[in-house]
Amino acid sequence: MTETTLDTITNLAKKRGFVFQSSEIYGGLRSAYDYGPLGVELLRNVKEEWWRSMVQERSDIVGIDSAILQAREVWRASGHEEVFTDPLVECRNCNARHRLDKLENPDRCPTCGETGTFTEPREFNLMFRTHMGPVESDENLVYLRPETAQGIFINYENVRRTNRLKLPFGIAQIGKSFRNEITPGQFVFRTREFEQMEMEYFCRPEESDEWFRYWLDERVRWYVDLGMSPESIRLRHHEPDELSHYSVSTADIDYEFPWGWDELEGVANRTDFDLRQHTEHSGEDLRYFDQETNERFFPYVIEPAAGATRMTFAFLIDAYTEEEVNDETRTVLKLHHRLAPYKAAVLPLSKRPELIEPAERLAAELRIRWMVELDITQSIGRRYRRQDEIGTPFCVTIDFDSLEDGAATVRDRDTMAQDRVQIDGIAAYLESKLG
RNA sequence: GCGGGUGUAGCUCAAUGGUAGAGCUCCAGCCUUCCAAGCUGGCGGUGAGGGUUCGAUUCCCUUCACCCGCUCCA
Repeated sequence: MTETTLDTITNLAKKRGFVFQSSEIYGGLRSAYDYGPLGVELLRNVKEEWWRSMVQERSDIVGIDSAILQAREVWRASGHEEVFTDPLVECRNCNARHRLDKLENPDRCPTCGETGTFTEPREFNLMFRTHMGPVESDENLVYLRPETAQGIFINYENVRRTNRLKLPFGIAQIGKSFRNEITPGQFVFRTREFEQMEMEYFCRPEESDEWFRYWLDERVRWYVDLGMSPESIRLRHHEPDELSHYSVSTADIDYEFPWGWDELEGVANRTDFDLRQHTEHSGEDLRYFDQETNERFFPYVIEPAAGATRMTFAFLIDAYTEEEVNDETRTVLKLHHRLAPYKAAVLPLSKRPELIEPAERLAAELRIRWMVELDITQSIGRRYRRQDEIGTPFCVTIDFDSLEDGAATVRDRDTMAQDRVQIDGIAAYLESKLG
């Protein structure tokens, strides 16, 4: 197992076109990143796999896509407007930062013990604000959503009714969220604009503990199924004093990043907090009616909430390997086939037209089904290494023999083993390997 | 936001108060070429703005970004 540093990954990401600094030609914008041609494929594949396992393959979960801008009342009801605004003071002596409302003595720094060293309290509002309509006034203040979950809760009744859903059932969503994090950093790990994949699973209150455990297991299994090394994943149950305002139990799925263990995904039992709050604030009765027992009650909610961008980063780190081959270091992204940006590369052995022409034809055929790259520059060995570095599982090489026997060489990224396959049958061959 | 550190080509690193160099990468060409071969040529840079100076990449100021801490979270 190679020691993978943050620098190694960020360099590869930049060099190969996975991730770029936002607004780079203007000196960069802090905490914002753009996904390049390879990064967007990886990110899309991660989201695709999440959606497949959460929505497509399940009869009890449906998806939605709600607006980023929502009524301000939503955030009053959810508690975010209150909880996401903290008065903070800083100690001039030791540079520690504290929440004023959590200090026992508002004049004494608990970190260094000095008194009278605090700056004036400043409001830290974690929600992005903007205005709906061209005139800026307090009446039309809106927030960019700090989580996608509320878009699900406010549509709970719409979705349940129109899809005739019975408990237990879930609603899933993938989308951008925005938080004015005090300290963004660690590359794309913590950014102020980020993409979430959240699923709210509604169930009977008495079954919520069971579903909580179910979803924890299910989510850990998902990472492992997609090739993430199990020894780099751990579960961490929150202590009662670190629980969010809406949760009775929360566990983090942590990944061992280059800087240490850090959160990949949180699974929380949000209880009936949100449905109750929205019932109270909107006047809409969001209780569930059970026809068999004639009961009306608020379902509990189990929420697996993952960061798509963060998780993509973890898959990238986990896939990164270096191997010694012929006194050279071979860099390979051993991404799961389903996550790899390109599934195959077609490589004519030389630039001669008689090889390029059939290579182009084959690439065109394969592109109907997969992301496929055609690379005609430089030596074959160099091109293999280039594809290894971006995680392409298969390289198909057309050589001079191909003109005689109608076959090509298919080379495996992980084993470097080669198979001679009829060009007509390459699509079927890849189909069987890639699934 | 505060404290500390860092910014020279895509990458790694030189140099200088007086025309910014090299290796690798990349691109083009040659070589019938299966695991980063070779030869020839080419593109390309002092993060940004201002000041001092005859002249600034170098000295000064401001700013932007990145890294480490404080803190928050997917």
